[in-house]
Amino acid sequence: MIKINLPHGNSVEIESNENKELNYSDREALDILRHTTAHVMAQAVQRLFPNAKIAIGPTIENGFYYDFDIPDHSLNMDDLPKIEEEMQKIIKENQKVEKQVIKNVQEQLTDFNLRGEVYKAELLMEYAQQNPTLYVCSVDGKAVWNDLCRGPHIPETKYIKAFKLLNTAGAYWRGDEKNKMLQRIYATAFWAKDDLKAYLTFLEEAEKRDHRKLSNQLELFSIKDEVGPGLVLWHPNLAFVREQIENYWRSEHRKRGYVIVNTPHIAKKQLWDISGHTGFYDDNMYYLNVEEDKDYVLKPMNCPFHMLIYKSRRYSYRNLPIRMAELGTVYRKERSGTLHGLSRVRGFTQDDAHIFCTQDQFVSEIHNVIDLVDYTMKIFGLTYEVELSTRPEKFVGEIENWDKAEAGLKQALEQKGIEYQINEGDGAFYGPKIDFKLKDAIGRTWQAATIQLDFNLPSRFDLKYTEKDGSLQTPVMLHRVIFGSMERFVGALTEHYAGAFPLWLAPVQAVLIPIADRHIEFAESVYNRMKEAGLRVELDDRSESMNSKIRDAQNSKIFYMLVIGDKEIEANAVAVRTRKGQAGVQSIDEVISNLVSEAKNR
RNA sequence: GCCGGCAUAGCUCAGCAGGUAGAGCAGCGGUUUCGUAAACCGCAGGUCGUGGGUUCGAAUCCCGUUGCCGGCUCCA
Repeated sequence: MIKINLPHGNSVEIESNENKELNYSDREALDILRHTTAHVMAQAVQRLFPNAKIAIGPTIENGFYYDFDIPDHSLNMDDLPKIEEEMQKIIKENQKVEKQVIKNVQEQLTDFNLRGEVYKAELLMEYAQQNPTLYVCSVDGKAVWNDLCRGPHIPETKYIKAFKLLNTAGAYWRGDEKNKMLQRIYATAFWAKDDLKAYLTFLEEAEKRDHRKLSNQLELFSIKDEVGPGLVLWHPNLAFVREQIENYWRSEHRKRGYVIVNTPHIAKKQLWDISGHTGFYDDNMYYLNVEEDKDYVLKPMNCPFHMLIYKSRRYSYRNLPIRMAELGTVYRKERSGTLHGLSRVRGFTQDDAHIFCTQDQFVSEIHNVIDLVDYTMKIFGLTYEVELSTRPEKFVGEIENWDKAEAGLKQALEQKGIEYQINEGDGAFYGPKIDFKLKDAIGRTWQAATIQLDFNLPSRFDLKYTEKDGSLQTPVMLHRVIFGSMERFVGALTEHYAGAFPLWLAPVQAVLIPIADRHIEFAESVYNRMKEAGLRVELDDRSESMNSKIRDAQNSKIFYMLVIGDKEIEANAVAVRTRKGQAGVQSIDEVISNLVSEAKNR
């Protein structure tokens, strides 16, 4: 029995093998409610669309979904209120939800098939040996609906008090694009109405932080039809933010023993034959027909170039590791439906590096990279999730090397005390990898940093170094990025800061606001002094009211507003206002020295 | 690429039982000189994404196409 303590001192008991008590705000308690709500939703959909077949309906982080195959109808937003209404009816009927062990699988299969529930039948066949259970909804003791399900479920539908259908989407059966596309409804449910309301408010607020929305307001970037999808125009403000980040990146890499290189944007197809990209990456590459039988390719990766730089001289074990970095702009023909603001584009700059080292060095090199990732994310106040992907079925290289590499990656993560999730078999064919994922405003995750071992390219390019004993050995190679791409990272940062960049990144650090025209002259002198001090300051000398200037500055999320009127001139000072409100009067000298020292802090 | 939705001025949006476009903000020209989130008046801005079709007549209806949005798949 699971006991869930509900709002207002009530409680509900859930049939289960486990014995425990949960609070209504616990994830596990929410999952039970949401799962039952998913069943109610599925039943409602089948009432409204009798030809609908049900597939799967799991709970997810902030809600649940259910997939349907509806041959004679396409679900759209207008259907959602109707389905919600039907769900309310079901809740009013206060259906009992009861577990029923499937004693005769064959009989149940026949029943599913008879009703055309082919997806449930397929699932039942797989679970046949695992004591599958059915959850039956009934009214007045009469069964009205059932679903193959592991449970647990709430005992009666009356407990469903706060739910909302959010959107519709297409989704492949079993997540495989070779399968039929089903229709999915995303929804959420909470035990308490206030919790639902709070969640919906959160979603609204999160939408305002969307970097694509903020871009209009703050003039950050644009993507124009005339240029092409997924190709970013960086406007001055965001270009400035990027410049600051790149400056950090360069100095940090130099500190950490990297060399920085530059390589071309295009190369002969032949280069990509050597790297092997033409074989498996063809669909993503842009080909340029420069001359007949001499095709050039717009680079989708920087690695081959770095291989060749490595190869241009001989190295001994004493020279390794070589850490070769580049802010390299690559172009990949991403599928049209996957593009997304700055987060998923077709032309982007990777903060790429390739580390060439010996077998004995790669664990400590991985360690170093993890360190750099963690150090960097902390500067920006970003939190991340880590995933380790291991050897896939199709792979190159020796199994011992894979095992050693995977163990090395794990060891490095564990030594740093970083929590991670293992994605078994999800590594690249050329090596295992660690991915660092950032969340956007509404909780979608985007891969940023990644560390990948490569057992393929060094031998394809025939890279060598001389060992102590004079023998020629192939170095181990690591691909790694810290930001991932400048586009995606800056997009994530914009959402993280909600557009209000910290002082060291802010394109404009302060705006001077003279109240009336007679204050402009003094404001100009302050402006000049601040400029000389290296501050990024603007003078708003428009013929507008002070309130209007403040409003504009607030909306532009400018860090400091410095108001100048009669009193300030008298005192040789400015009235400081931050984004949060008024912050007292400071003398000119004070303001300048404060801002200068504050701007140094990252 | 796939499923669904959307596309009207620089931005946000109204107009859509078919009768050749409208507001606010931004911009420009004036007036105003102001104490912590919008001073006032005026002017100018759109062949309604694009190509076809239906119709006497299309922003509005139909089809194609491009782009965007939400997902799926794939990925930095």
